Amino acid sequence: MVDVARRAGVSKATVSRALSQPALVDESTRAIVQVAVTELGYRPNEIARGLASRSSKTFGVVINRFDSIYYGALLDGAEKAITAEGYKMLAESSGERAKGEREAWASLLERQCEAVIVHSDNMNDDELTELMESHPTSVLMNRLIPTFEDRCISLDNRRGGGLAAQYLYDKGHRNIAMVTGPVNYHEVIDRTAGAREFLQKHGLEPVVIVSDFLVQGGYAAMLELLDNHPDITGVFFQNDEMAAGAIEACRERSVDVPLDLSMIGFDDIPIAQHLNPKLTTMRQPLRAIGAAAGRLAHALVTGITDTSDIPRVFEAEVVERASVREWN
Amino acid sequence: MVDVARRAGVSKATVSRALSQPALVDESTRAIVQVAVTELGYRPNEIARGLASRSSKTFGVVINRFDSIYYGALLDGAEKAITAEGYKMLAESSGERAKGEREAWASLLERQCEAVIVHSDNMNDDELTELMESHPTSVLMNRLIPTFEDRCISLDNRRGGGLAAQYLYDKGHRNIAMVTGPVNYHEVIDRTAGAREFLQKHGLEPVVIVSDFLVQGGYAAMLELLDNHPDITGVFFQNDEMAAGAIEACRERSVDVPLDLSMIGFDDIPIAQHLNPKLTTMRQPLRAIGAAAGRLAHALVTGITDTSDIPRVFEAEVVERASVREWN
DNA sequence: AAGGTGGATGAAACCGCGTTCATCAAGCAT
DNA sequence: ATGCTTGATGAACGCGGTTTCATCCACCTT
Repeated sequence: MVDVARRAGVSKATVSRALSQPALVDESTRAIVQVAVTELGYRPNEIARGLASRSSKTFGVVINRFDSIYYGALLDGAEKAITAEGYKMLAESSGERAKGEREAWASLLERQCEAVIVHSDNMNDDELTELMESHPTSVLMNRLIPTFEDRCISLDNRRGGGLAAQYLYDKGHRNIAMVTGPVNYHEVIDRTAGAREFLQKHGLEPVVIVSDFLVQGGYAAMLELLDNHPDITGVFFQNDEMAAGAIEACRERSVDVPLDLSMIGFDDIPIAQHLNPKLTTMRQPLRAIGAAAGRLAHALVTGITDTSDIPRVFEAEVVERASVREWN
Repeated sequence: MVDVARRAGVSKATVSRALSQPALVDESTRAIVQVAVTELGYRPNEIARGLASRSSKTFGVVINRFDSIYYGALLDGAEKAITAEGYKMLAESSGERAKGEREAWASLLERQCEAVIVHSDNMNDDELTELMESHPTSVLMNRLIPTFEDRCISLDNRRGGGLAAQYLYDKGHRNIAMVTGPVNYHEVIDRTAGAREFLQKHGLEPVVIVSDFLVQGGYAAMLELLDNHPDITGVFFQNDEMAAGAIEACRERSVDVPLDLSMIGFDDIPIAQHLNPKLTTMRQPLRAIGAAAGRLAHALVTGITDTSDIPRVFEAEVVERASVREWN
């Protein structure tokens, strides 16, 4: 910068202003500075700039891992919203461990992110509450903590579970099973509760098999259902991976889906539409969720108080494909 | 930091040393500083630290987009390698446009990344050459530019194309077609050349259909093959998406895969193993590629000259599943 | 006892920039 | 011609740290 100043025959201050507040500098000198800048190939040090102006114009995002279409979509939505506000996004992965989540969060703060958007599966409510308290611009992306309701973007998993169950019910199924993920996941708790609530309201009690969100787990769960609950006609898998495994199990047992058995998944991962049969499932608006988190963070940072236009709770919706049939 | 110093009754220099170069500070005072740090909940400003020490300990990565398992895996590999060296990773997406690639690259440099790993599809060789020249620690992640061979991590697409063709050939297929992606992609050029070269060496000339790397495109290409080239027994799709579309086309035309027609894909995306039939395809070692890029960047930054242990060119390998059958 | 040595520490300079404040020249009204 | 306002500019300070350099104090040699 000193070089540019010397070359342009002005002071550093003028160079600085010419670059960041052009209005404050005379048009002619601004042009001279511009020439010097391009001639020297000068690029301002964004770090130093942030230090001096005490604003990094950066938001952080912590996710479980990069290696998943789920987080990819979330990041995509968040990045677009964040850059639209003139900010930059810094993403860090936690490796799906509470320790990793804490460290990533801290790291992003140390890098002077003005806000950090956290997708936490592994910290408990208490710890999360404490961190949210001490970082007033942080946003939670996949959970709803009652104390900080307005700083949480979440999917209504309870409702989603209910809708999945209702879909099977509306198609005429009365013997319904549900294959869940690990029970310590809040998504699992909510989806299970929602589905069960709906069914009980209609006098039904679902068969519940606890599984692991993995293809293999879905495969095993399906075999168990086939063996021990032959009367089941419709199954709600709490994610698509397990449904994919179940379809394989059915094929091996010559059980036709959806002729002999109907199934609905959850997530609508890209695989879903390529399975045979194409999987009917619940779609999460991941991009919109990420974008909402980004916009909310921006509102918190800039002190905008009216955030009523930013949705906090999103709904999953049924994507009708070919794995559920009308049952009479 | 001044507060910590005051509280501990030392100078800020000592606090700084206690935190970043503990060996230089007496054990007893170090303890006192530690107490003050925790009592005040002090967190060093990583940005200022980087400014002062003129080392950000950060590498940048530019990818097309977050929203894809392909880049997710790449990022995953890169992040692990980078953090293993004690560095941080900053990822930015280019939106698959040359302009976006340039901007992301510049942005990461302005943020003082000591090296940046670039996955560029959209800049031409000349521009890339120029940028590589002016940023001696940059690494190219999916391309091979002859001038900077040792700073490029790439997949041998030519070889991969050859291997795919060979696989079909070895299984006894002699009437082989190939469905390519957009011809301006260097991957397409190389895979096509490799396959054609192998086949010509064995006296065969493949039917080539230019498509678009999309499911729909694969579907259309398959119909065209079925209509106009009924003698074809084996098809090499240059990515899995197109193969997925082709499988649908075959199902609609009651063409059994692999009984009536064999096909091999490329990439081994997660969908591949869930298609029916499970898709035989070529797998890219994406995580390893990302990791190699990260390690290479580290070597360049730290001035390690012997980088012979970092592979530059990776090979795709056949993943045998169920979409190719022996042909007699 | 004098001189040398090494480890701890503090003062101050510095990293690359933004920003305040003072300065100065030009333009305007009086 | 004088005084005042306004816009453009430069000097200096500060952001939150690191690092050089000088200082001081044991401790060890001879």
